Amino acid sequence: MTAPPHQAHPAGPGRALPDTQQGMRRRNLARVMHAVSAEGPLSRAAVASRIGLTRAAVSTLVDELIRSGLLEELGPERPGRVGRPGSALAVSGSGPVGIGAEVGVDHLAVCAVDLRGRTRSRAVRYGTNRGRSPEPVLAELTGLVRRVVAEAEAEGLRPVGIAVAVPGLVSRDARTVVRAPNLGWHRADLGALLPVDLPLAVDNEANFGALAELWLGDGTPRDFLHVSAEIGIGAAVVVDGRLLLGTRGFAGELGHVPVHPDGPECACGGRGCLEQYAGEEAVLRAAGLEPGKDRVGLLAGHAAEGDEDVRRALRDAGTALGIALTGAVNLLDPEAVVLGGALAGLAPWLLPSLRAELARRTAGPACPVSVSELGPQGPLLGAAHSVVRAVLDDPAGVAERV
Amino acid sequence: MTAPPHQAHPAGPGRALPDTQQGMRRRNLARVMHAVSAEGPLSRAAVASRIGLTRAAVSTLVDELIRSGLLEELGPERPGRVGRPGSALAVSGSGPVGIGAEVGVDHLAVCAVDLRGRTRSRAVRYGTNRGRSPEPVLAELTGLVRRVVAEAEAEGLRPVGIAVAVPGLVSRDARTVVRAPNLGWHRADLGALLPVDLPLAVDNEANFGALAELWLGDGTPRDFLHVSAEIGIGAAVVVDGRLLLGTRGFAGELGHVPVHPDGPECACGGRGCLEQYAGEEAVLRAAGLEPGKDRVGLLAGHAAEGDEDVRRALRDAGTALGIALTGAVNLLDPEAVVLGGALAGLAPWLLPSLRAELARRTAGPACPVSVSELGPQGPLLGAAHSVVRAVLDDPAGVAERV
DNA sequence: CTATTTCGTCATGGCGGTTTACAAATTAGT
DNA sequence: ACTAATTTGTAAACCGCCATGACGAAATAG
Repeated sequence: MTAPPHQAHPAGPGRALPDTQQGMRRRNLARVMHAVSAEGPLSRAAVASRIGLTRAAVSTLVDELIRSGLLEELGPERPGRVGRPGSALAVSGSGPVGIGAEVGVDHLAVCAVDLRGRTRSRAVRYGTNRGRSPEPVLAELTGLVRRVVAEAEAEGLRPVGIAVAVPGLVSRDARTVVRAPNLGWHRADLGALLPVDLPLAVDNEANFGALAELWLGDGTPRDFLHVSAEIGIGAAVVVDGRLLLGTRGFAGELGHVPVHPDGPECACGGRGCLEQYAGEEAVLRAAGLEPGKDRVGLLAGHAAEGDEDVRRALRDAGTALGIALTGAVNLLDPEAVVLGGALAGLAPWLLPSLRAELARRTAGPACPVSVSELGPQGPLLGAAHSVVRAVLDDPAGVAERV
Repeated sequence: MTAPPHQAHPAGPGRALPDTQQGMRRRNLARVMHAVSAEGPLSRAAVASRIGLTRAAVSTLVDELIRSGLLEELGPERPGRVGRPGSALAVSGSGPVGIGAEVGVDHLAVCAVDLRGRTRSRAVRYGTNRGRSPEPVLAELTGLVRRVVAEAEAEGLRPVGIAVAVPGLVSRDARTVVRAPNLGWHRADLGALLPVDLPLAVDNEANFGALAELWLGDGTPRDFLHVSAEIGIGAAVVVDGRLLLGTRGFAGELGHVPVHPDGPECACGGRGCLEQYAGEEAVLRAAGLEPGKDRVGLLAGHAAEGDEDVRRALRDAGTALGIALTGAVNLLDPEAVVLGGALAGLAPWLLPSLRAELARRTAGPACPVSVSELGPQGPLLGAAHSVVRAVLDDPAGVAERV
């Protein structure tokens, strides 16, 4: 038996909650959590002024959150100003944790992240999953999850949900993988194959990577385009701090944006898609390398050593990315473009031509392109944090499913 | 003196309102208005079950809305089922009206729309505005607005806001036109030049056209891409019923998406932008026609008469649009693409090649492409309705500014 | 050592939706 | 036709939630 699924990407604090006094209370609990979580230790009075409620109201909210184990009282603040010092409140580091899991092409990983955003436990298993069927892979993953959950519980932490990042398309119910080309999977119901008694959410690793960037990235704006390259080339569009999913959940397929409409044929039926120029296979071929095990590492290695063929291949890929991104930037007017996932490691050789192409085709200042600091860790962290965010977004919801 | 601007595209019912009991009341008033507006005449009990409040609560909300003149009691419903029949409630047809105004390249138009969505008064003036400076044009527009407002007031209606659609880029404050190439305008402050004592909002006509499609279109989904062609080729992205604006408000610049990256140079600095293939000028040139007055009418006329050169030019434009839209559809996964504005009139000759290109480049079922029924009326109606929606979204806000 | 400032809490009150009860208006059944 | 059942709208009592105002506590300023 698995618990009911929770929303992978809830629409912010209390969007769909009923507009009754209880709903109001729930939203205000969420506001307190967000304020404390975002702005470090805060006194009740500070929270009150931040969120626009009175000190009295905040007091009762905080009491409730402390009783639920979501907030902690750190003790009196060091008094710098006149007046009675406040009592510092912090998000609990010993309460609920979110479990993040990742099915990579070459590894499995699981971690537990507490409300403060710290990773408290992790487990990794290396080894390719390409071509293996879902059952044994997920059985292994289940083992890792059990280990991490046990470790967390041993520390007194309480796992409240699990989110799984997979390199493929996920159906809207957020439980089943529809297609994962790099694994060779076709319809795998994680709800059934991952027998863990926790609310489960599943999503594309590109999406979780983008969310990690949003939540953890230093200076990442609320409107940006996140480009990664695990399955082909996936982009994730974040608008006003929310992930754009698309009607069928397929948004962000940058890999099949036409770059040279009369170019080589693509598996999608089109011609000259970005993937034909900047996809893993294409770049390896252009660089004259054999597709081996660690494909990205291979490219980065040769490029770093000064292999001119590889560098040219990456330059050309950057140009193609620049063309595709010009279209995307024109359409969406994001505040930034962030290169994440595998692309982050190749950024030094991709960026110059990419930026040049983007600048050349843009009237006025071009959209800034930056590189994710999270790199390949993004998806796993994003998954774990999505559970944590769900708690911050609706603290009452967690407290009630004890 | 003009009144303070109101938000052109508020983020739905009660997004930013404070989460206090008064805010709750306001949001619930909005919910009642939305329910009645969307689902025709409804009894109090029906509203209650729709929005999840009790009949008693809805009663008091309805009382307040009736007192404010926003709702009307139509009398007892025809009893079909067992039980006491309810008293039908409808949105008031004699209360507030929204004023929509449009500065077109070849005309000015103003209309008043009541809460039921019916146009109650209108005024149009034909004649080109290309090259005229903002002052005389807006003076004329002001005259039209005054006439429509006077007519509405004579009928006992009360104008509560005005929204202006302009063929150009608008700054985020929603009052000033930054650039309108087809008019030759450069920084025009409508707040100052349109001295009407009503809350004012200004936006791109492509955006208002898309909103009209969203609100008035028959069967238009909440996630779609609206393509029009007034200034170059503007697209508007609607996600979950909300317009995507972009960081600087420049989202939707489909015209400069690269189609053939090595194609002819474009004013934007790039090469082979969509505008070079499907823009007004480009199509006229390809068709061997002189840019005259009614450019779109000219094209449509020749195409209807069977002019093979014109038809080929439009076919090619459709293909280019198809390529650009393939990218957009891949990125956004919308439920539909809607051709509006001038493109609607040319649709018969654009659509076949456009659809073919889109289908060819899409794995699986292609995104459906439809044609707006509103056509050139879209922007004006969208503007007026945006004011009406603002009332539905926050009825208390209107009632208070008597 | 006193005045001032700020914090957290308590008691009171108002506001808003729920609950419960009831009259009114209709249909279904005999 | 008359009663039972059902549904609607409203009124009264109630409860939950936040605001208001007052107070003690704990710091700084003079």
